[in-house]
Amino acid sequence: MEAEQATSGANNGIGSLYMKVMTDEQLEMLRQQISVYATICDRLVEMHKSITTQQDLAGMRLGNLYCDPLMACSGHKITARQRWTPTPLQLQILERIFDEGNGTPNKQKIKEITLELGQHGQISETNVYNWFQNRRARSKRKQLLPSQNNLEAEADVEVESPKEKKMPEIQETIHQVPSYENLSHSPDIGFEQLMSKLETGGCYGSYFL
Amino acid sequence: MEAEQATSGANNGIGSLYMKVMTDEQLEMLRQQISVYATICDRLVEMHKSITTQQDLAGMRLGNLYCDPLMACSGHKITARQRWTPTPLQLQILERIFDEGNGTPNKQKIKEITLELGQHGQISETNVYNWFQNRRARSKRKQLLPSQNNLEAEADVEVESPKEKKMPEIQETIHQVPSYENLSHSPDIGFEQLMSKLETGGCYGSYFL
DNA sequence: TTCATATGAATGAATG
DNA sequence: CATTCATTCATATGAA
Repeated sequence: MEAEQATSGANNGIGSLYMKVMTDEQLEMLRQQISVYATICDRLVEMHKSITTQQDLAGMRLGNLYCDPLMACSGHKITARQRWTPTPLQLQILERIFDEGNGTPNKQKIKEITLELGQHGQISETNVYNWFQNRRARSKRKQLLPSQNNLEAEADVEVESPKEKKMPEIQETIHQVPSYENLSHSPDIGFEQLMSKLETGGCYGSYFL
Repeated sequence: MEAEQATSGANNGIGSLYMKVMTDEQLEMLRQQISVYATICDRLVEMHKSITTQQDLAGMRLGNLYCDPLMACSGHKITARQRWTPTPLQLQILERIFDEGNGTPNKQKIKEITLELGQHGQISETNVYNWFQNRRARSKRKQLLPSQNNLEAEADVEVESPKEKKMPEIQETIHQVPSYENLSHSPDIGFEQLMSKLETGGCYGSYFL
């Protein structure tokens, strides 16, 4: 409710710098959400360990799971994508390099970066080049677009949030924290329960609960 | 790196309210972090399922595998709709402009249109821009659709020939899975690597948490 | 719930 | 670089 003030404050304050603003409460929720995931991961890992110590899973192809079935087996019907998509790790690295601000990376740098990112997944120099190209352009455009005046009628029914740009995800997320108390104090949580946590927080299933 | 001073912006606004301020980059970072967790959780769950069912699972689905919790929506009312939706009036105007055939509206035109549509409801230049972008693209695709009759589109495959200069390898199967694609081959080390990813995803660059 | 579809938005790549 | 295109992702909505 009060958040919009802060946004406008940032607007007239420093013109060029753009910031997202969140309350302590929201931040806390974010923390919790990450915490939830961490906990869930831990649990799952534990579970996995206990299982694998009993069963031998040699022969399983865990990693292949996301190999597109369309092309993995029969070899026909390739609807494959031809577009490179950075893995989170790659993206992370790219972002870091970008933030370091060393401007446009030259040919040599591109090569280096490509080499490094190659450790984390398929990538080419062109990909890197394009990425920086786009990143720069869009980063710039985002800063020039701040004039997001939503001077709609005040007497509005909808409580309007100040955002209206790349903020939506986080906002929703914060409201979606899947309560991890259950996970925290339950020494031996069942898999089904875990699953329900995951699904509740993850996909659907909470439309009208 | 320069996120600190933004606090002043919040300060001059309303003194009593406390806010955290973050840059787009930080926000993106956070998003990724959470995303990594989410996906890892998914993967772990998949693994678990595979193990417990002892099935081969030759080609697992992956189409709707990733339900990014970030996107999970709740019917909360405080958070306004996260996606812009043109009002009938706006749509009508947009369609009219589009039909006038003046091709791609340039930056200036976008501004005008946005201004005009702003009279009829919340809207941003980006919205307008996207709308025309999508309108054009989909209008074009629609025209190519009728060429779909009773033909033998079964074993037919479109080879990815157009890209031999850039991406010699086949990487299209990765499908935006975060960071564990390198464990796609060895079931033994798969888990270990996943673990390491987990650590990475959990500990790296947590700027402020 | 599940599936199908329309569409706003994000983004890698191509073009000038 | 600035624009634009093409493809994909994600969500809102409605039917089965």
